[in-house]
Amino acid sequence: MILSKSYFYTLRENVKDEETKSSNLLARSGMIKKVSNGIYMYTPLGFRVLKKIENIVRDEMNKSGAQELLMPSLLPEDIYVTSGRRENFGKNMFGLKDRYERDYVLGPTHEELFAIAAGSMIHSYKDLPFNLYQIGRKYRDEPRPRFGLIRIREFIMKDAYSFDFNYVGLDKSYKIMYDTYVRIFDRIGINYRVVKADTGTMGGILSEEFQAITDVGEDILVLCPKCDYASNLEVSECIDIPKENDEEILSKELVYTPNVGTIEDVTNYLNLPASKFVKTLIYKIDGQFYACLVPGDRDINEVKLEKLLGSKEVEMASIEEVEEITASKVGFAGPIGLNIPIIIDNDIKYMKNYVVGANKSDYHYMNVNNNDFEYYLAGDIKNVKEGDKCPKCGASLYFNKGIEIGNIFKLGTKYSESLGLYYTDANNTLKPVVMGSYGIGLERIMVAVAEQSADDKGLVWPINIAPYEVAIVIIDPKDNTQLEIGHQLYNNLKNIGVDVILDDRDERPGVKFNDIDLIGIPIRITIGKKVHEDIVELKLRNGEINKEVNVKNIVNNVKELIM
RNA sequence: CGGGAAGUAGCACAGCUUGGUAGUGCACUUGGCUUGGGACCAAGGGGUCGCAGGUUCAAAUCCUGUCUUCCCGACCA
Repeated sequence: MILSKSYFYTLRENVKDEETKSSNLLARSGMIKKVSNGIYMYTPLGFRVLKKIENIVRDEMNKSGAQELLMPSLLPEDIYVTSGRRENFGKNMFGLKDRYERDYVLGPTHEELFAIAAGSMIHSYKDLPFNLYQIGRKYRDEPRPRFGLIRIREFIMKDAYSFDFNYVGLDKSYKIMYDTYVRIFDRIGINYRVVKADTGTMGGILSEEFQAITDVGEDILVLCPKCDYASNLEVSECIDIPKENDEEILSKELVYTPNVGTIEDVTNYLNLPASKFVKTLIYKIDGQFYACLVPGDRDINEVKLEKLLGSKEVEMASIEEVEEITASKVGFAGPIGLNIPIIIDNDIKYMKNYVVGANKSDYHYMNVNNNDFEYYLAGDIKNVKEGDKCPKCGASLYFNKGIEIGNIFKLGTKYSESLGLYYTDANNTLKPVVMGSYGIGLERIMVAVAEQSADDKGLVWPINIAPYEVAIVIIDPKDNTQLEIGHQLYNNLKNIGVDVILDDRDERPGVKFNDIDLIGIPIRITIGKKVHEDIVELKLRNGEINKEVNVKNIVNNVKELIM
């Protein structure tokens, strides 16, 4: 790309509608531009990054033996009605009608269609296994698109689906995809961890997420400093630890606690640590109310709660409902005298002499013990906290935010059964195909790398996904020698397959340096006055090299750096 | 969907309280000067002040409605 003749722009100031560092830098680099909330265009420079990511993904997928195909995004609604997911997705699906008033949707994910595709091929167990994938667009009408490119409504996804005739086969297919993902993300040069995750509305047996470690992101990762334990907070287990051995004080005691409804207020008022309190939260789970108890210094985990009860929908009760159930103001709920089922967190089994709400406005009970009320269920329903013990090795866990860049699922037979994808086994009986699904969000890779790899001057692309590998900056384009050598070098590098920019703009050197730094080109060659002595400068964006080189050697120097 | 903030030139903003000819910086055009880290001088061009109503002699400014964007939450593969 010769800059003086190309579509290329940068912005000197932060843009107002991009708050995250990464998306702001991408916007300022002229790589992306917001079209609407959660919808972006990719300008030539940004498109190149996306293409490079895509090529790596495609290359590794092909190497894994998967076959690429292309699915439509515009789909008849009944495909999702048949699989039972139209309702699951609900408003998250973009729906539209054709001219005959028939219902169509924009595909949010393609399990159904791949199952249909597989059906054309699969008759016998001899037809299995295989793996199909596409790199295409997905549409999701998110309640709240945010964080620049992290949660968007139209996005590019590599989605793959494996088809096996049994679970041993699924395990193998899954492992192949796992290894392929590791190769993809290693090649891209992204800092990531694999964490156990919730299977969510996708359903299935096992799900692992590939999470880029970043400062922004919607996921909280629970990590161990000593071993390889890594988990998404929503499913991270708390291990049962017996606590204090205080003597039980036999009688509970009603205390007057006027207008102190929050845990923080009560701890201050009674001058006791939050760990001596038990929070009582009223939940509406599949239409039935439950009181859920966790220690005062802990947060409840709704995903765990949902699993414990095997339920579909978990939501907090409204203020009015809470007040009706507890017959008191919000903030004074407690287990004693409540006539809905009570679920306690495992920790509470070991707690003694704690404080709970009294179901009476402005009153709490002190010195409450487990025999003061009856509970329906006990389980792990709270979030892990930083400093908790690692379930694997016992070290102190810590948290980090993450961006989910890939996700792999063992789906099992859920979709094959609902969509009628069966094969005939060796005993001539009909069996459902065993499926796995594997996704990678391409924009998320771009934004996660931008998030991880940037400094105060701008982006710092790893060379494998940089839009261009080399930028040649001509200090004074009015100096014919500089200009000529610059063009020569540009052509030489181009001819050996290097992606190269020639910055021949009639700008001050500082402008050119700052632009090249901002857009994060890994290798910079500067051609200035010293070119008259055959000297040019070679500099790496990451700061590792900054030296003068003879013009004759520069192509070889670049080759060594790239290959 | 609830809470908060913001929409004025390509970008970032001021002006609004107290109504009276649309401003600043960067970017852009022309000329000059300059070329190793976002120069300088001079002269210019560019605006339905998000949109729609209302109040008023007069609205960017006051009132009502509405749309859009960002942040927090709810929600979410």
